[in-house]
Amino acid sequence: MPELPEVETLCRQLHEKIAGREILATMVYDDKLAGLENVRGRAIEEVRRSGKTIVLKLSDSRSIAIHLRMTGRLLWHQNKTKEKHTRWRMTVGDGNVDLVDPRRFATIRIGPERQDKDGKDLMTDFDEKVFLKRQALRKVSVKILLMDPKAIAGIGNIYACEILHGAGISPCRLAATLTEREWKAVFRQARRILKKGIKKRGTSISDWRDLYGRKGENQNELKAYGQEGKTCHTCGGTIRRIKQGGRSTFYCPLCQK
DNA sequence: AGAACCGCCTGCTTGC
DNA sequence: TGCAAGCAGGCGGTTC
Repeated sequence: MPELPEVETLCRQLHEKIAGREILATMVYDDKLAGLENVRGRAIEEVRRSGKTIVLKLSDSRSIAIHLRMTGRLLWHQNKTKEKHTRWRMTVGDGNVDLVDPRRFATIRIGPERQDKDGKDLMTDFDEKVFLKRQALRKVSVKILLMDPKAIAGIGNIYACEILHGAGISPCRLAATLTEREWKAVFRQARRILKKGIKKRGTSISDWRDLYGRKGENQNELKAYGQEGKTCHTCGGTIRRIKQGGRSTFYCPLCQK
């Protein structure tokens, strides 16, 4: 599923492909998106990422905000044929940007730029001091906190597991029990792992594909997520799977304290 | 107020 | 083989 590195990959590709160009047409193919305005004639001035949201800034000072949720993809299609589960199409230049989403969770919002109450992004405008003061003392597990978009933007289940494994911290620890030193380790690992994820163009376990339908390579780098029963690279222990907040968490009980 | 839980969705996997 | 149940999970909304 698209998290920060995947969305960043898409934004870079979209920037190259459509920034500065005019939207020639838009089409809605899903009742859930009915009523979505046609923004034909506007130019795309800028492609930006905000957490996991793709923001296309338009020439009329509004924007298109696309969130892919679980199974959404944005695909560049040169031809007119539309593949199964296409929900929305935006024609730009000699091709289309198609939103393809089997499970229909993805959302598109067109309007004035919304004042975002979401958490800051570790790769851009994150403020460690503010986080330590306002979020780090909460009485939820550190894993749940890492995945809370109000606390930090862009981290989902896969990268949360990888970050905590990298930092050697148990996902079951309550956020408030981590020392400042441990939080610093979490921030450092998060930046390292997200950066690597971007470099590898995302994690393609099942659904993720880039703008051109290609898989990423970060799935080969995973040390925890999806590794149940395998040997821990760090300590030789065995990776376990548990449930937290209804989702799978993968971790090494031996070296994640 | 903050933590926990629910519902949205459909393709894939599992069990009988 | 076929069918039903179970599972996957981001996040806004609701409940406790």
